[in-house]
Amino acid sequence: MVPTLSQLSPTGVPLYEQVKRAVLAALAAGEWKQGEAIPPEKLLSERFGVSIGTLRKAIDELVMENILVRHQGRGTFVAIHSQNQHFFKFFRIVRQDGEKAYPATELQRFRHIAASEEVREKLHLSPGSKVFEFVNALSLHGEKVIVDTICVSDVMFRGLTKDQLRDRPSTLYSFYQQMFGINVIATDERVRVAVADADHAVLLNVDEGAPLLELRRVAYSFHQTPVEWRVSKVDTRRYEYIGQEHMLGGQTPYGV
Amino acid sequence: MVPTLSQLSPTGVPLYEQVKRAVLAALAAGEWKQGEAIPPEKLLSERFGVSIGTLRKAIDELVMENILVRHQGRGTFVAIHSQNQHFFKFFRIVRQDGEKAYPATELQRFRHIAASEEVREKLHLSPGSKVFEFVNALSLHGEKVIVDTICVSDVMFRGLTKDQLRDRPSTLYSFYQQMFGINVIATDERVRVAVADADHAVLLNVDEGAPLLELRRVAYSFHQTPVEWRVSKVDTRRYEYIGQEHMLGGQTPYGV
DNA sequence: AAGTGGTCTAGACCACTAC
DNA sequence: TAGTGGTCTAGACCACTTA
Repeated sequence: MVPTLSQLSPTGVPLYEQVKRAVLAALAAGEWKQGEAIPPEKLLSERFGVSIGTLRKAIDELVMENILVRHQGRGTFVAIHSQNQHFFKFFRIVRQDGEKAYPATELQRFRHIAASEEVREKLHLSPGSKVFEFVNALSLHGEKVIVDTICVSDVMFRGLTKDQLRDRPSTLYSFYQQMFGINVIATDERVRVAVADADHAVLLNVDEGAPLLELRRVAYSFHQTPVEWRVSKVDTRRYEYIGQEHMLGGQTPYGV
Repeated sequence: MVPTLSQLSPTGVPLYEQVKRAVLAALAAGEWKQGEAIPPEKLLSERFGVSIGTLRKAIDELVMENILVRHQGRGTFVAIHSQNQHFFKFFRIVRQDGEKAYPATELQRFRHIAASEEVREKLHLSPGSKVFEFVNALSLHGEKVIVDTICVSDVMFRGLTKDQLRDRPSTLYSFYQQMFGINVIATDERVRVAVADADHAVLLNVDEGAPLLELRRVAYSFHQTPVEWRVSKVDTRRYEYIGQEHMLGGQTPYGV
């Protein structure tokens, strides 16, 4: 007889939580791949030694977290949100007429440098830490609109190269996930007005001293681990930043 | 014998969904008030003629939507988020050091005018509609930081006066709720850069032509009914706008 | 000790999908 | 028709709160 989950770890952790972790472990181990169906509920409930109801509660939560997708009558599948769309919700610049577009990225610079004090604070790094810093110019509808200056820890992103960044086929955050197993699940952005310096004036095709929107973003993974620090400068003559707030549906788990 | 829910409406709607609506109806009818406990699960399941499991699924969703709050061993309570704090989450300007403050408001102007085409579009008004337009200057930490220009329909806010606005003891949205029964539950904001005109230069104590952050907001009630149109101009030399995004925890039930 | 919500079971029947 | 997830039942026992 195979030991049940609760027999393996008789702690105060609820059974469905243990099942959830077991499923996540199986996913991490590559037992089921993106887009594939996982075994039917009946089978999984037997495998983990729990009732259907408990198994379903575990799966429910994984579905809520966009890790699995259910299709009635077909099965439950590993979400394929990685490729592109999933992370696109973090991109919040649209044309003033409301038209959305997928940005074209052009890598401008890539450096391996000592982290400034500000970057160390945002990324919770200790003095002496080094980071990869790279600059992207983004175009929307063929217009240069945004310049991103991005910093990530060289420990967390060990081995990151200029070529990897240039050749990535997908969203930057999707790239983080695929190449480094790092999941960006939340961002905190601050927005203010700035003026274009010489470099940005060239990249955005504006006058030096022209007013720009400046976004300062920390991207977080699970457990509020900071992953990326980013400063974006946006030419808002024809574009704007989207902010939305809603009272219902979902707390703000990380506290405003 | 009291008829069960499913007997009353034998449509394709799941039972737990019907239970959820029945609970919402009871809340709307004032049967249980803010902060009060609702009856225990056992009792409710009998009242609605469903099993505990089904009743729990309905309550689960209401808890997810922040309408109810559960406390193990104590009971389930109607969430209390009205008076002031509740609406404060729509206020997203903070000092650059992260310090938050409650704004001091000074009413600068109050007019009853014909709605411009832009305002009519944002508030879904027909040609010829009139609106109340008023201007507020907001101070944070004693500094003039924000100027709001606000438009609301004179039909929806029938009888609104300058004195009411000046004397309100609470948040503007709390005032809408108390005086007009209008609930703001969501906002859609767009952010861009603008320059100070003569009026704003005086009110914000900046030079004419100085760059400002411009927020353009539509506030919505239930069923995505637009309630208020607002343009805010912010001096971001010492303040900034907060934007956050999170992947997990709750869909957006009202689909913004 | 009594009452609450939290977890869990071992099924049942239904709606949908694929073959 | 067979197999999937979607819904629902009628309980059980546990952890926590209040008195």
